[in-house]
Amino acid sequence: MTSNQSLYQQIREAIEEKIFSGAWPPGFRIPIERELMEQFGCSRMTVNKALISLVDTGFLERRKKAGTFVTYPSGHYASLHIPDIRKAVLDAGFPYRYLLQSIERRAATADDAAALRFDGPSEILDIRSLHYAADRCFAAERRRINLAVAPEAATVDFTGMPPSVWLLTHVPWSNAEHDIEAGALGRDDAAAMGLAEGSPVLRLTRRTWGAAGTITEAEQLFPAGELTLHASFLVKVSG
Amino acid sequence: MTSNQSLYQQIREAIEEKIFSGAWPPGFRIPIERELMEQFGCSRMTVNKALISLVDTGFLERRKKAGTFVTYPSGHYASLHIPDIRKAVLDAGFPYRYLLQSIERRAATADDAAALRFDGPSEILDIRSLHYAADRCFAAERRRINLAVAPEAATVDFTGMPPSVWLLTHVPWSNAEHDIEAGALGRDDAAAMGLAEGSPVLRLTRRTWGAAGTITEAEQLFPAGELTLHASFLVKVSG
DNA sequence: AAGTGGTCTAGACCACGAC
DNA sequence: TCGTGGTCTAGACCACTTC
Repeated sequence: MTSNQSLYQQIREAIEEKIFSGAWPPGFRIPIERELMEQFGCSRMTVNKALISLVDTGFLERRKKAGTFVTYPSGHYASLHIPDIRKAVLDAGFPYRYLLQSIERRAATADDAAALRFDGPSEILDIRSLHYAADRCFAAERRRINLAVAPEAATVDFTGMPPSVWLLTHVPWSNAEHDIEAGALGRDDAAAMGLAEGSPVLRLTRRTWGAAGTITEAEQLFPAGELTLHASFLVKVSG
Repeated sequence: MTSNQSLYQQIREAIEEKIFSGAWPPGFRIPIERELMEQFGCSRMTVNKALISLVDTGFLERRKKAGTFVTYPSGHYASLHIPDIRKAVLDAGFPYRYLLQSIERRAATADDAAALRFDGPSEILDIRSLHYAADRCFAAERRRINLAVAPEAATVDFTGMPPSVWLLTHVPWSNAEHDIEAGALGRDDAAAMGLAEGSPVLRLTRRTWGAAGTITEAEQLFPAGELTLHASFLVKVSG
């Protein structure tokens, strides 16, 4: 029945079954690689591939000399999907519209440096924009771009293209951090978005890093009900 | 430079450097395994291990016959830390207190079944509780437990122990889903938490699954400012 | 000291899918 | 068709860590 699966995936699932059924409870020490290799009639590397994949998804923990153990479930980490705003609007079945509010080029203030986690003098671009789903404001965005790392950004026309789109396709990056919290709309943001002051919003702050340092920091405000972030525990299985 | 890193990690980083520096831009077809194997003077499996690891984190995409390509970033996934409430309170430097508000055992209503994504008649446990940081309400929690899957829960005394703690240690589970959104406090919740109706909150809904079906669904409400979720370790997704 | 995982080799055959 | 990745073998030596 599992004939079209690779051998190491079959091994992986056999072990998963033991774990999920409770036969191998948290803390249980599972058989050593050389035993599993006999049990499944395959080479050690194949067993190893299955075990490594279970370590990657957090179900097993390995310690030299001690053995391989079923982890105590904590649910501490989950794979969070961070949607592209335009895509999220279109997926919800609304036409997407983007509006540039303001753009300013300036020497970085202390606030800017703190937001970008970037020391030393530098120029930044400060961009404020709104994203609409039909005629409803879906998100307000304030973005700082570090011109020391992405100088070409200064030459781009952001009236028709959201900065995120340009950045994704023109600046190589390697890592990002996100903070997610609830908040209340301040007066200026409320006015810009056409909502009541104090309205609840989801605030998503993202910092994106490249080899040369922080590239950009973006704060996005989503009115309550517009966006639901979704995270699932199971990450992609390798292979 | 002879580093203390494994060979495949060195290969991985060498390729990452090409990608992050922009030398190998999105869409670029990287050398085939047999070429890289000569280039790095190692066996094909070692190159393969490095490439697979880059595929897992979303930086590369592989197509048979066509080759291995640098992905175009679109949305992305991040590793989200989901804190244990008690730990979050203690980490913030406050004493933690848990208060059971109500507990009810009943036949599952249509609402319950929908929340648990569980068909068929079943009994559930409906538990409402509050979590305090010192004398401030840190979170309100409403939890449903599927007694068809976790019947032992009916016999547990939850006055002194939050249900999450008991569940984590007594019921094997394999998967969890989280929804994160902003909302406004309803009247009942506001009264229970000692806050104004309409106050902004972060709503975290979690469904936990085991082999036999959904075990529990929990909705946690955090007043704005109490909790910031943090996600990092980027995984790109091509699209 | 010895058990266990971590890594690596130098091949091999197969399957998919772009051409 | 045949280039490319996907997987697997049957060994090997090393490093770490607990015993």
